Amino acid sequence: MSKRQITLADLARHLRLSPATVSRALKNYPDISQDTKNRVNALAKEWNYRPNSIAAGLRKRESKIIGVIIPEIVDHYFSAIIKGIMEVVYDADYRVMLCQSDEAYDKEKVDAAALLDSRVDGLLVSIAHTTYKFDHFLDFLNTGTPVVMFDKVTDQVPGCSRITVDDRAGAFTAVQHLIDQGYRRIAILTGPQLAYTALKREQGYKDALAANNLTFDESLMVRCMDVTYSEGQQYASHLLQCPNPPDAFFGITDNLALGALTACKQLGVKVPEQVGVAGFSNWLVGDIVEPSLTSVSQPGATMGRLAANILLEEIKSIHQDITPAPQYIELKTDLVVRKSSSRIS
Amino acid sequence: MSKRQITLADLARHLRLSPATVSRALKNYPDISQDTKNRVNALAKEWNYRPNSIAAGLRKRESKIIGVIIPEIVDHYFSAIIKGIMEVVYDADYRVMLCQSDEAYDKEKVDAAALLDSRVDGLLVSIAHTTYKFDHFLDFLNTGTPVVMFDKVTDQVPGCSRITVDDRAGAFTAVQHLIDQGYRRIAILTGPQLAYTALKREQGYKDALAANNLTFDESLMVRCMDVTYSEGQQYASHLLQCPNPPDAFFGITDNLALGALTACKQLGVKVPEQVGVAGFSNWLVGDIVEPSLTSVSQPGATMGRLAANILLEEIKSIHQDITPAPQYIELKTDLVVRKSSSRIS
DNA sequence: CTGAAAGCGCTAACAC
DNA sequence: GTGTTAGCGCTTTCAG
Repeated sequence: MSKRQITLADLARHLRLSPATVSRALKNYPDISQDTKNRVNALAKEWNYRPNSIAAGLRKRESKIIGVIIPEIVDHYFSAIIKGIMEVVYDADYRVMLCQSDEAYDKEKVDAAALLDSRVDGLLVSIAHTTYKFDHFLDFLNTGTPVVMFDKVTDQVPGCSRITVDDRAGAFTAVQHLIDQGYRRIAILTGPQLAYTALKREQGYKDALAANNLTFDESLMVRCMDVTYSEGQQYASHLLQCPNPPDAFFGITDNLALGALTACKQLGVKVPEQVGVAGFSNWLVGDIVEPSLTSVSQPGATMGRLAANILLEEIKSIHQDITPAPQYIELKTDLVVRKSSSRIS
Repeated sequence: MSKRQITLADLARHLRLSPATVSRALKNYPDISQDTKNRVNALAKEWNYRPNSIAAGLRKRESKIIGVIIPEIVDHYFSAIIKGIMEVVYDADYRVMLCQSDEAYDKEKVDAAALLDSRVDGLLVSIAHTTYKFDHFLDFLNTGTPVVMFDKVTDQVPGCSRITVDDRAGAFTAVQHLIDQGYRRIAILTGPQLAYTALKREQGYKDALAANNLTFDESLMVRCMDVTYSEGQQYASHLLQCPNPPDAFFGITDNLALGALTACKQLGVKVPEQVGVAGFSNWLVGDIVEPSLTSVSQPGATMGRLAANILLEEIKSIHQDITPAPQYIELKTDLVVRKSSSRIS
């Protein structure tokens, strides 16, 4: 606080110019003489002048800040998304204000309000799974601030773009792959019924079975309430010791699949010879574990970049007073085949 | 843009009050009648008034924003630090503006300038390893904006607090543990010579050897230039096939240690019976891999919280016109002993 | 208890 | 080419 920053007025006074001229010179306006421009730039550099973007923001009614709300940062997928967002946003000379909802509706609401108060030019959000009301997002749209949702989205906020991953297709491909490898009694380790992504992946699993004339066996579908590694291990272990055990596991998340992998090892079941395993997420871990884990890879960085690009375009549209048409995009996943499911060479 | 947000003046006009009174009423100033407060709050709520923090920031010369520059977001340790930072900052009603340097000096410089232009109230930074000049940080201090460095720090910026992890002690403990378990020819998989943390961990390794009267064998120290899993695997594999192979590996990073683990498995070397392995970082992976990996755990979230707390205090000090004394803190690490090094039960 | 006025630092419309 | 003026929306003396 103590030492004030140099202002336009300071430069103007010293150069016996008006603040307006200095401003224009620094912005390289055409109708300023080259001579003044040089003098201004020289002094600005010498005095290490830094424009106050708060003041500019107030005046221009734009902050050059993008708000981002995400449920959890310590997560490979989400942090990859953030990275993608930052790449795009950086190139467009915007900054990112980051908030973490911790999957809590209340915090998400507070964060949204704070971002609105900061007059962010747009909002990128992946909604918390405890969120059941969406008024806090409407506040943005009502004031002409575009919102783009990614990964965890809702259709309850009209006029807002959404970008998701095709979970159903991803799961379908993984299960189809297991079937192609000759596995027939494929168990699914899934999550709580209220999780949207879990449901979509289950659907993909069922569709793949149906497409191959395999009947869906209720007993092969296990819900892991916390979707943890140890749950995966326990349930897989249990299933393997049943009278009619599965010959493959599809985990809707890599930790569930890794748990299944460990269960197999502990019971002396050979993977992939006797039992196949596939997961979803493609963590870095999948490559390191032995046998390496087949997994559906989600394009985190791509999703982040895409969401950011759409948002920036919408911001541009709104500047030109045209209401952008919301875009709904579903990204394709990639199946990364590794050893845990490669029975046929 | 289109629809303007409600302003103080709007409320004032409608209530036939002055903006000043409305401002005070909303801030719950003591010398405003309860009646006006009620009327103001009611209308503010009804009209969904949101204070413009840009305007407030300009007036009060504080943004309530903390700038954070980090080399890489997609990293378990760094994202844990960010999470810790956000927790603290959130409670103090500050926001976080996040930048990623990608370990590049130029980007770090640009980011720093942008944050300065945004008039952040303080800066938290972990410096890129390519950074060799530090003027961009002095700019903050010169204008009375405190800077706290964490994890990757430098002593080239006087007056700025630093918070690091005691890498030397962490490495020492890990290697001492290996020695206690009866391993004697301990190899170290380390990083490039210019990496500060690598050097400190090497020092811990050497000190532990010396403390136990073991001679340092140059041939057991391998530099992995990119510090990757596959480098760890290759070099470990190579060492194991030498005439006088090591009986333990200390990886200065978990991927190096995991690489060594894989190399052992591939060569049919039993871990921990024949060879012990320990790493540094304590990724989530360490628990999942088989055998699970002994590792030095760095307190990411704690570091983030601490750094944020120190910064907030420094901001407070500066508001009261007192120059805060820089703090230099070294956090202790924890050795998480798992199977890969547990030869003695 | 409330209002008037000034100003944070910058930009844009309108002069000259 | 450059200066003048008028704000952006808020806070904070200083009056009354």
